[in-house]
Amino acid sequence: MKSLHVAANGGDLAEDCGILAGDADDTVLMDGMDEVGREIWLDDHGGDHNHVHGHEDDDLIVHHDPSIFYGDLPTLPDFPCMSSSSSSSTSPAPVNAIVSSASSSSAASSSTSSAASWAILRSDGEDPTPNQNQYASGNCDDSSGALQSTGSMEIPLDNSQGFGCGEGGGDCIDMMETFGYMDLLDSNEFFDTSAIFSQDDDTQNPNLMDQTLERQQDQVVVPMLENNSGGDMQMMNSSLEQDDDLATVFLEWLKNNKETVSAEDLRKVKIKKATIESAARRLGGGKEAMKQLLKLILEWVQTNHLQRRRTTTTTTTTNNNFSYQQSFQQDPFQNPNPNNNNLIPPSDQTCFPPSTWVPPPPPQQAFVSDPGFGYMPAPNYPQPPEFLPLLESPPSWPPPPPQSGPMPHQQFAMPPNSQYNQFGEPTGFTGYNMNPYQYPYVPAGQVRDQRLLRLCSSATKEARKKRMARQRRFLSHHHRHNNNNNNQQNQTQIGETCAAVAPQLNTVATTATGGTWMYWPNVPAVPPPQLPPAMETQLPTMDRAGSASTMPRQQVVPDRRQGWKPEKNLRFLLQKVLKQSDVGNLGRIVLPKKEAETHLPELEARDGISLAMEDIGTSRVWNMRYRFWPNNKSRMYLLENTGDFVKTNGLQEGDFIVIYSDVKCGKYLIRGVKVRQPTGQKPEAPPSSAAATKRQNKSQRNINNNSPSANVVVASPTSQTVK
DNA sequence: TATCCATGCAATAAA
DNA sequence: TTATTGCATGGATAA
Repeated sequence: MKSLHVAANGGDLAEDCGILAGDADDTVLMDGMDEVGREIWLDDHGGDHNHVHGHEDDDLIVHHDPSIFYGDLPTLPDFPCMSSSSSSSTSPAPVNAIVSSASSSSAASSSTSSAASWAILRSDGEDPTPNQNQYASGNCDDSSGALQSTGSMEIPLDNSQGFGCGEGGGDCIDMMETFGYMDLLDSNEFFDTSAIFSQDDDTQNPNLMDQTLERQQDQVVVPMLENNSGGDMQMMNSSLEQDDDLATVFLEWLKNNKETVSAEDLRKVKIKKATIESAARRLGGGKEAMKQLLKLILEWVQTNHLQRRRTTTTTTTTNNNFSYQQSFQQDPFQNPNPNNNNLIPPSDQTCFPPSTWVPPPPPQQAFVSDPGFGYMPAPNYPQPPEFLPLLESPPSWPPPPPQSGPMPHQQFAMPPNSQYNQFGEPTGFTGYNMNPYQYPYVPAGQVRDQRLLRLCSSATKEARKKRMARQRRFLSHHHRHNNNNNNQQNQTQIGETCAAVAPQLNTVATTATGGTWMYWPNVPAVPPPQLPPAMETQLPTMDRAGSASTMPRQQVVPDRRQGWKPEKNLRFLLQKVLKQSDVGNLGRIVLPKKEAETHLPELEARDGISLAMEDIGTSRVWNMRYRFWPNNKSRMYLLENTGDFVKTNGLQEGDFIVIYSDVKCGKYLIRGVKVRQPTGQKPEAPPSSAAATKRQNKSQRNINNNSPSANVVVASPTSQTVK
């Protein structure tokens, strides 16, 4: 079963950037991180927590199956929007991945503007449609997309239904994946049913709906295509409105489904113009393509959403609180080992195993107080409709009360490009208790409802304004930056497009490279050949500060043709060459500002958020804190509670850490990488003096900046060294 | 000139 | 007294 995930992520991104990812036969980045991530954190099953890997799944996670590191390098698929704006190949700029509330108007915003974007380089370069919301089935288990919680619209798709996927589902799945990127954004009203359903209440009344439909039929114009979003999010009504066929198709469908469809349903179905255009192109273009696309959309809505809605309605009728209940079941970060508050034992089961899902138990209360968490939102949430407008910028947690648990967190963040990636955001990870019998799984719609409880539309709009402002700044910066990178001019345009329209999202994912690591102080325009598996997609370079302002060549590693599953993807977020102060006893690592702001959750409070970082090398999960310090007019971002991690990995100055997010499951992963000399020389001893440190730093900066110096071969903590 | 960030160091907390 | 936290400074670099 495949899971169709209709992205509902960050609104402006989805609004502004096309989401179709990849050609139909290309692998697309399955970025259902938000939902999946939520599943992770909700994942309980006996107290284990946020280990995010598919349970008993053949989904290989890099560090669980080192063999994949040495397997054949999968063909890197094309990606629609992978250009790096800024970048030269040596400095792909991060696309903003503002995952938390955008309400922060602090210096981060200005800083964000400086964030160079990076994106995957689209090979064909044909489709300018930015591929920002590569939301798709973030299933941890392909076989059970039904369990994919989706903050947006991730609806399990059975290949046998809906789209008539044949065996293997190849093209069909691709198609679904394509559609899986359709955003359902409240601001992006492809299906604006307001013209049909004059008022919401009407939608609950079939008779009224009939009347409305009849009126609409007379009007011919396809109301769902009414454009009310304005700006660059204008829908395709210009073309579609002229198409009686489309109108007919839609109205026919509407009539056939008027018993079940509501305005509320349709209102949630929103697809961006770019998405539609891209999809239409992929369907061959022209009217027929549009028609086909429309049918597909409607079919999808009918086959999945409506069915799901009925199911959910039934469920929520008896238990309209269970989502909260489930959400608060267990703190995945609660450390069962009181002796090590920072270490989170990994779990074999990182994703909610679909096979174990059962209807949640009836609610006992609106929320569960988590002894470890200390506080829980106690919203009086309404019975959630199935699809609610999605908020692209989840709010941050309110200030938590004194934390009693071993792993307190004011905010818990999900990896970027997951619009629901903050645990502090009411998408599901709102707290946990330790009741192993309560299911953490939260149906997508209800999860979203939780989110909505905390966010009013005004807040959404406000957040959008801020994001748009950031985007503009970002674009401006990006523009300047790109001008300095001639060797990627052919990618710049796409990159700018992507960055401009959707700086919040990562557009790319890299494969996990759990086995071997290679540090490229300076990535040449053409990556050196003979890279170990998975390394082609991870060629991070260091900027002057040793951070990964230059992101690795972002590619969508998973390739179905190679037997790779997109769920295995890890998205490179940033890396940081450790300085003395990073590996000292302070237990904190200064993170590169640009990448932090781009790829890590946006921080509203200086206290930051807790981030569970799974050590790729050891599979241990460390509870770190991501925070910032005000610094002049800017911020300095830090990762705290890193002392044990550094010690465990034996990291020294000059080594570096790499932070990934699991595209599939939405967790963060960290890897400490010890730098080794390419020729097997002994590792250079850390500077014994401040002067030496400065010299080294300076040298390193020089290397990072300009010198196409020899690649530094590094070994993973597992002592795997690659030349 | 602006920005980033490494790190010094003062303030505070904990042992 | 030691450890931790958090701010401020200033060098390096980019714009």
